[in-house]
Amino acid sequence: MVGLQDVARAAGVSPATASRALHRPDLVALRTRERVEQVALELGYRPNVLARGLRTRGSRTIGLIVTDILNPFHATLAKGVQDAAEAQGYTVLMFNSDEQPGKERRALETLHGHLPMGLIVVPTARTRENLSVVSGLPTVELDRASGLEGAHTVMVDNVAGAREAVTHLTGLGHRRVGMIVGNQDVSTARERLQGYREALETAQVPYLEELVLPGDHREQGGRLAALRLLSGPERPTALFVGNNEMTVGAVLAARELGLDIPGDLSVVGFDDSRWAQTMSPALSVVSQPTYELGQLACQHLLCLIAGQPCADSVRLPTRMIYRQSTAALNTVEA
Amino acid sequence: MVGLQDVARAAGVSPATASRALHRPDLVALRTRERVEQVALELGYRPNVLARGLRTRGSRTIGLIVTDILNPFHATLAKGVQDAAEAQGYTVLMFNSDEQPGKERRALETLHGHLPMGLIVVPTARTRENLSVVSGLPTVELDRASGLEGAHTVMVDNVAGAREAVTHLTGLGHRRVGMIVGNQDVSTARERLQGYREALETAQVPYLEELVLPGDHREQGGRLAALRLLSGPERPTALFVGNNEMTVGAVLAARELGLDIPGDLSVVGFDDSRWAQTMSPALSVVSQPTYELGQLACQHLLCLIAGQPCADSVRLPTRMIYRQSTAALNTVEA
DNA sequence: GCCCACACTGCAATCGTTTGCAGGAAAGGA
DNA sequence: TCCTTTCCTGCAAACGATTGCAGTGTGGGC
Repeated sequence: MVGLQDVARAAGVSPATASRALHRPDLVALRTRERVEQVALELGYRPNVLARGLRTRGSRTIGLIVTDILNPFHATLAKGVQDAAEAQGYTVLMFNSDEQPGKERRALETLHGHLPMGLIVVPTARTRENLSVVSGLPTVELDRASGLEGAHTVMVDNVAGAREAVTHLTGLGHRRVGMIVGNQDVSTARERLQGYREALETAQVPYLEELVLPGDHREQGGRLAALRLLSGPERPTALFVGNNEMTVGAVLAARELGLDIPGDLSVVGFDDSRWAQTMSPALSVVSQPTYELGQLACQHLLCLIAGQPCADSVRLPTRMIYRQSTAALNTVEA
Repeated sequence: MVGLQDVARAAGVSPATASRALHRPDLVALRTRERVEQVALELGYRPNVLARGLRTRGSRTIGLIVTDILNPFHATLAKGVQDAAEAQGYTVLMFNSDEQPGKERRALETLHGHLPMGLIVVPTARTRENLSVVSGLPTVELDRASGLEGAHTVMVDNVAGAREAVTHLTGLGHRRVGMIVGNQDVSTARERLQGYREALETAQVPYLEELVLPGDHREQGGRLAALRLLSGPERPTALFVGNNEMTVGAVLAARELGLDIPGDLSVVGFDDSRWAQTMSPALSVVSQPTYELGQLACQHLLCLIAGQPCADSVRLPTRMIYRQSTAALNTVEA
């Protein structure tokens, strides 16, 4: 490992001057600086971030905790964060919580030892408590809100997105619109449910509790909920599903039951994806600006780290994409 | 930040003893050790990895560079690596090369400054040269081989996988079997092409160069190649596609051209995925033990780091999954 | 009673960088 | 010529943990 010492020796200056030459150019004579830069380049000098971080208590590192990297939505968020961080010379330490508060806490503890300068987290049900592990650290909550007072959040407008989806369904004449909703401990699930209710109210369709079933954000949960919902005596003619993974399960459940989409059942999912586009019929969805969400969260965090004033919370709009999984009710009854 | 100093003071011992109490238990009296452990727990002490890494030149950190985190295949690899690393108390620094040698090099340079104890890399076309940035670092190549002499690799048996897929097609009577193949700079593409040729030879079908078109590993590349291949005068009746992203493109191209799968065209892809299962017809694929691949690479690396003897290269078998995207040739000609 | 061995503990150096402080040289003004 | 200012550079002390070495105290053997 070639250190600053080596560079300094080779350039005939002290380590102090070498250090300054490389990142405080104004404090050192032009000729000296050029010499040091030249030598550093030739020797392939790379600063030891551990030593630097130790000294400056600033590691140019940020933490990122997502709940499921296998979910393309989260992978896209992660890429947005990473690209934005890299553009500013920051390194990202990424962890997976798998929706488990325990894993989230361990990730925070590990992260804490690395002295990161900030944190971006997709909260789980217990994030509010867990965040005490890194108290004082600039933090941005991504996609969901933990409910922590005064937290900075970057999210989409879930209420409006859900409202648009359900309004689309009621607009097609559907009156029995089911919903598979996520764990009410997470804010997105609550908000999407609220959008659903608002849309029904606007369309003057009564809200029926038996049409709303909880899932666990995973494919299996969506499938089981859909099976139950669609096997009942008076099954819904349309279905709104609260996240992408559960939508897969719901579609598979419909196929298992021999229901034709959109003939027997109209389906709208939340969040677009590869399979939503390639399956047939192609799925109508509420799409999210996922990559931008990640980017924005990172920019927001860096701004926070720099101590600049930033808005507390950012909401990005969703966009409804109409494909072939929804149809008017009367053609169905025909 | 509560440091070792604080723990030591609170326990009434020197920092040296506190340090030893926590990770060299045999060197310190039982009573003292218990007291220190107790205090450390109460104060929520977390060692500063920067300081420790600086002193011991061992950071309990490993690097991971994948070529495209948005590709679920790579996301799954990453999760396998992370889970295995976490189980051993290691932290993973993950980077994306986006298949670009330049980004790969920058990632390696950044990584180098973090003094990682090892590296797992999915090689790009220039990895052989780039690895000089971290020369001496224990390294495992994942999914592909860079061609570096004596490198440790963890891969699947691409030749056998491709052979099985193409044999399946020739077994169904197909004689004009096209292939969309990846960049020949990467080993998987070369091996899969070889498997294709071997299967044709076994089936006594002549190898025709015009039926093999290169793609760029991405959806667009696959689509363009497929469009060209399928618009020719004597189009193939079956298609084998070299990776998952290009397969999406190929399927979309077939749809654009109004070709029925498997009626007009049988398709087999390499690597299974969510959309391959949900699209209709469901896609026949060569599936890979992706998660295990990542896990194994990490275990292999840790074993390398520990200085234990390990096999140079590991090959995991693939498994052919028969779904509905392939059909016998004669039913087509009917 | 003396000495040795052993078990613990603390001192202080070390890892590679950054940075406050002070010293020295050059330049400019009187 | 001398003094002041400005500019540049080096010394040395951090950051927080680990570890070789030396020192202390205890107990046991003879």
